Amino acid sequence: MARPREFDTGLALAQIADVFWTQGYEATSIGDLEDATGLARARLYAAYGAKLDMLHKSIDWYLNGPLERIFERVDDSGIEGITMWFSMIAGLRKAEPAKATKGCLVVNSLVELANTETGVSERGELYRARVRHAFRTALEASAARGEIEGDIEARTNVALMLLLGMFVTIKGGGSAETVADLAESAIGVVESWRAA
Amino acid sequence: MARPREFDTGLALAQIADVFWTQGYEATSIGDLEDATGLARARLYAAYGAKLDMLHKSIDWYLNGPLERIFERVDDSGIEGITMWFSMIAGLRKAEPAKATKGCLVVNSLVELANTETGVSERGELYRARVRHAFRTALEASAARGEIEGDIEARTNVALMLLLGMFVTIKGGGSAETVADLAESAIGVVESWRAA
DNA sequence: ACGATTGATTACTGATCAGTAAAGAATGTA
DNA sequence: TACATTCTTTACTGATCAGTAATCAATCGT
Repeated sequence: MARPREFDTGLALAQIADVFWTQGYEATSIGDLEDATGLARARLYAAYGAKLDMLHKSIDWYLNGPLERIFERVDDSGIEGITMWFSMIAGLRKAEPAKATKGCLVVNSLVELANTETGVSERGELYRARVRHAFRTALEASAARGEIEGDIEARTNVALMLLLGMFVTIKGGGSAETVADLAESAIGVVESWRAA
Repeated sequence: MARPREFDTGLALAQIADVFWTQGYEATSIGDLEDATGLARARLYAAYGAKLDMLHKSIDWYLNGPLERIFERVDDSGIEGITMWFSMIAGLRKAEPAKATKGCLVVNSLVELANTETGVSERGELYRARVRHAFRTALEASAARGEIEGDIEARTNVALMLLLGMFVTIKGGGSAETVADLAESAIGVVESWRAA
């Protein structure tokens, strides 16, 4: 150990992730990352490795940080945790009309790179498994309370597809109204699972 | 009118679209398009314009060609047209394990470019409207036959999200089994709309 | 047959890309 | 204080990128 690093690698990684999240991987140049972090390229390479490593670390940061906090809220709930997430997504889109159009970093990266970069597709497997775990846990909690009946595995799948559909619509240019409509319809599906 | 063009611009466009569909926009170089079509770059530029124009024309070809044929099948049906599409998607994924991982060209392009390229996001609006029209028409046909009851608009939204979720999972590296599970669950949702 | 027009072919831009070499600066340890 | 180690800074590489200029070839109208 010698000269200490003069910047916060966690903060810089969050800034890097935000650029990939907004622009996508291929459309992002190292120069963009220099601008976003204020760090010269050689510092970025020294701290994070090659550009693809930067994306991997961005996804890991995003999965274990912002997303994990949501996963845990869904884990510890019933189906209201699922609807909470859906309405939160639509709420964010509406609250920041020009800014909250990034969708989900993992979904975006998967669509762009999963069929060429195994490091990305592996993280996609983790993502799907974690989302499904959260939804399944929430559904099981509601089932245990007698709030819902029926095939939990199938509903886990459905909730996943609804979520992905919303994310894609947001990143794909859907208006706040469009997203709000989708969220409302998605919530309607989840609510319909309540036993009569 | 003078010297006639020596290649089939429709065929070449289909080949170009396939490259964008598989690799994405930014990851595709003009050299890749030369390889796929067998045409020198100057010919491509003369026939289709800039790279972004090539993508626009690819999307238009895809929307008005392959996709439109599916849309029409869904239009002219009831809810079985919706389930047919879902099962067809899963079937293709299973039949060509290594190849049918392209998902949907429009969805892929939207996720990659909608927030920077208005030409792409405009086509996304068209796409969403056309998909919704097909689903709505199918649902209305089933409602008219008394097969289903309930909110058609909400179910149109749900079918759209299910479709997008499947496409994203396919392009995002989901296995044939994963996709088959999702399709089965999605079909279950649509079937559940049948009046008891 | 001839001129005008358009397509085909080749070779070539300048710009930007990801990544790095090398030298100076700051710290911990002895 | 001196050395080893790590970080910072600057400048630079070769490769690849999208797009084009210019020349040649072929066809149509006359």
